[in-house]
Amino acid sequence: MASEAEQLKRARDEFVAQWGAMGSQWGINRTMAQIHALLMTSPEPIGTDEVMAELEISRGNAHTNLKELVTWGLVRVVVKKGERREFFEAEKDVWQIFTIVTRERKKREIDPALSVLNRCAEGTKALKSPEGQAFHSQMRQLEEFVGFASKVADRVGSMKHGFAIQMAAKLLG
Amino acid sequence: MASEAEQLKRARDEFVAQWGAMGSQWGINRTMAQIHALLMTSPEPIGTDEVMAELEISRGNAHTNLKELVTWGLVRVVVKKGERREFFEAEKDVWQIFTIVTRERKKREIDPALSVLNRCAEGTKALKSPEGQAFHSQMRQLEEFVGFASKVADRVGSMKHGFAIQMAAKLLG
DNA sequence: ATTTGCTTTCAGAATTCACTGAAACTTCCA
DNA sequence: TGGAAGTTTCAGTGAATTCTGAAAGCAAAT
Repeated sequence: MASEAEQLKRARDEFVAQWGAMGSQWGINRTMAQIHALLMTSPEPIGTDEVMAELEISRGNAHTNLKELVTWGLVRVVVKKGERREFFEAEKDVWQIFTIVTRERKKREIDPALSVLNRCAEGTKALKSPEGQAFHSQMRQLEEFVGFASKVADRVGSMKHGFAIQMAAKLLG
Repeated sequence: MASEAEQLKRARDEFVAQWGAMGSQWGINRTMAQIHALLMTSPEPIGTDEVMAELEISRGNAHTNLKELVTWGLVRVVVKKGERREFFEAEKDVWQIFTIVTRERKKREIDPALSVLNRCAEGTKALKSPEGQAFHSQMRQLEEFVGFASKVADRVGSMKHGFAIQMAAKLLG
């Protein structure tokens, strides 16, 4: 029978691999998601070389994606005393992860859409033809809806964990 | 000064182009998003050849993406009497579009994640070591949260427009 | 000032993903 | 049954993205 350590390693490897594959489905690149998975399940901060070894990727790749994760706020840089190199540690709180991803996705997906819709609606508001008015109205409807989504995302993203749970419970009750 | 028809055409072209670019940001391919934008702003159903001409794409490409949109449920096939070829018409109701996209994204993004997390959690529940238990607990937390998200998506996706508006109003109030 | 240990950048290679165009297929009509 | 009109498929091509590896940069230690 497999030792505990083996079982754990196997589960963790699967998690890393699958979380990476999932990253692709979301708009996130595979390596970035894998590194995130690796860090989320690491008992302690790890360095670039460990990441390289574990995922069998190049230094450049590891570096770029670690820094991108730091930019997102999903990962923090840790300096150990007596050590010259940098270590990395992931945010592990699920609600934190969620709010960060929500913020980031809103920025990339919702905000640009809103600005396009606004421009298209404004540019056609004076049209007189039936087709022109239909187009304008369609743009306004989309704009209104996406604006709504934007506000909801802001609101949810700034909620405290407990409050969100309450809210969701009410929604699902 | 530009005629109304020109203004409309320009606005529509911009919408199609930008909605397409946005599609990339979301996990949707550019052409598919462009066709969707084209159909959403078309006063009447259009055929494959018009799509090809308007977007300057090949027949194969137009065909594949039109059919994919039909599979999603964002576009319907329309047959005109006396016409042999198929025409296509987009769902224009914003709330409908939203629920369809929500359902589809849940299927592609949330459900697979849930199954991975479940597998990883189950496979480690008997571990005794501190690292094993930490891993298990992390998987459980993620699983619980994503399960929650899954239920919320279901619930929201099956709401009637009016009810959702009410709910959102309360959330934003 | 030089070395050492690590970080950062980036041009080109590799990989992945989307698109084309043409052939095969299906359906309707004469 | 033949053929005209339209649909579907897919091998090959092309574009976009991601990754590598090596060189350059930087700062602490000697």
